[in-house]
Amino acid sequence: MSDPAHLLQAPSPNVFDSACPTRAILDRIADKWTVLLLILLARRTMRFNELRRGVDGLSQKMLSQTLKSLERDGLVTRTAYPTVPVTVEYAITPLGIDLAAALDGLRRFAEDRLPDIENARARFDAT
Amino acid sequence: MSDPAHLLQAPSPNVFDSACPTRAILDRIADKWTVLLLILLARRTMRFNELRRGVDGLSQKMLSQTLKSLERDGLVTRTAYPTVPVTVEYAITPLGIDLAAALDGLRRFAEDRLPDIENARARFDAT
DNA sequence: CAGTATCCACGTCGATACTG
DNA sequence: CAGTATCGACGTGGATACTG
Repeated sequence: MSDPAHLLQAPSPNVFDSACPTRAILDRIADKWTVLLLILLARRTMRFNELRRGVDGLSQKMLSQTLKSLERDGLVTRTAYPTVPVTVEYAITPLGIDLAAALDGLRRFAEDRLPDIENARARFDAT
Repeated sequence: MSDPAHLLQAPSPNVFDSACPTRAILDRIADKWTVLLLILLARRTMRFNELRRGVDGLSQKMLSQTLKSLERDGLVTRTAYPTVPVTVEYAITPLGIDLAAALDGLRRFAEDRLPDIENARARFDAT
């Protein structure tokens, strides 16, 4: 009774299986622009061009594209105010906050362990 | 005295600056194959073709390429045993374990929150 | 088994121009 | 301000073939 057929209809999600929907999710969230934008938005709600300035090297196209994807996935919300010219605010959702917490771990690793990595590279390249 | 010149020579690392070395690090670790391989290797030491089988969809070229990069960055070690045919083991390093812990957060998010994301998408696509 | 080498298709991404 | 549309360069990455 530990394995009745009806319990097998939802196989446990597994990112290592390329056919598993979770794999596609992982591919999307392990994206450089997604990482940076979500970390920024976890700090505070921001406007479109504000985000553009906040992430050095991010093109308008990729910003727009990534934001749309984030919105679709329920990670951020988009709110347009009928000012002239129009004002649009992007805010993180509770789901997004969950993810941003994990993503910020990557940022911290990169910033904290930079010296270790540079040392490792120097040693590797020396041989 | 809170800002003597010699203290400014090492500006605080900032992933949002495209010129900062930490940005390049982030780009490398926020890579789909890196994420999956490091999570696997955090569980146990594995051989080349074992890793290949463990990550569905990963080509030999990308595996080889990613492993070399991970080794160079001091995240994994490569050990070849003079058997016939040759046996090569990849093991995670302490630095790699640090990163893998953060990366596994991404995997857990993907696997745990898949329903939330799918719901969000359905709602978004409905409008 | 554990790679390397080559070729090339495909998609990503940036640059540019235009709009409400 | 906040986008969209188009185009073309570039690099990633898969397929294939070969090697110690």
